[in-house]
Amino acid sequence: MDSNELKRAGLKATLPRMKILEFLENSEVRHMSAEDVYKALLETGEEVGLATVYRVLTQFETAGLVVRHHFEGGQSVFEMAHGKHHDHILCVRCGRVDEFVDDIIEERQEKIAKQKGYAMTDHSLYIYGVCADCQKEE
Amino acid sequence: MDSNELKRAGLKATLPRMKILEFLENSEVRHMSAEDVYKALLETGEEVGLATVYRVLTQFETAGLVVRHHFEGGQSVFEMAHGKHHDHILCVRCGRVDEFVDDIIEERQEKIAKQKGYAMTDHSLYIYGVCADCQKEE
DNA sequence: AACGAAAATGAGAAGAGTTCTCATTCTTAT
DNA sequence: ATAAGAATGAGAACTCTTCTCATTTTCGTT
Repeated sequence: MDSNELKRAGLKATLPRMKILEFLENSEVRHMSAEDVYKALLETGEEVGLATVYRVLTQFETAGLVVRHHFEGGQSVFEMAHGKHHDHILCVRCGRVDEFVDDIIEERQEKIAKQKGYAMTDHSLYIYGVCADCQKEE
Repeated sequence: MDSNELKRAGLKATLPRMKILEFLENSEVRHMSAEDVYKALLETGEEVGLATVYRVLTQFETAGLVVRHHFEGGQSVFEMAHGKHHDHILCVRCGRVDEFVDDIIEERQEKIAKQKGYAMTDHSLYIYGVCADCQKEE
């Protein structure tokens, strides 16, 4: 039952929100666009409006349940906020996404922000490249 | 005369391209959206279509004359590719943008890509925070 | 269990940013 | 100067996302 998780996040336990949360939690794929979520729910016979998916994902983001990423290519991508912060490395050929954490980079960022007089609130780091599999193929 | 610069980049020296390049080179502001460039040119009495601005900026990017950034908030931002690579730190209040380079971070990224089996092609790092001025104001 | 106020939803319209289409204009090699 | 090919401009079209508002759902109170 996901209703507790939603209530803990300060959100009413509505049907669409439960379906979306459940889907995000059980999905194999970690990174999904709003459209992906919408289509996947339709396919399992669930009735949810696209506007609701967008709304709910934004609420989940605000509540800290999911994290929104802006990968290249315009659309936002969401992932469950399981565990701690991490950055991403993505394959420009096949779209594969891997995650990593590097404490040295994290530290340096803090230091740079301080140096420039900024109170750091957030950061986004994406490394782009060709993954091992795609390198073999050519 | 910018026509040589364009030809060197493999582009015909057309009027719109020269105007846009000249504007980018002489502008005080380093980071501009396509819309910004379009409006600024209109204000100086230049006749250029918005579609052309988008097209030309993309060509300039391909040619390596400008770099495109995807700051948060949807639209692409362009800057002249003068000098070498650098990353950005931006103020979430006033939109101010500062630049920095950190060799340690650069190195670590290479290392991480290698570790994950990727041939790194590119990366983007944005630090978000509140700048010194905006911190004072509150 | 039913009620009602308040909040959430769904469908489609609307908005922002960007790309496409195609008739017209400009560039450049001859 | 000319002609072939490329580039332009205007607006249509497209993608992603948010907004609007009538209808439905939720949940604390009976």
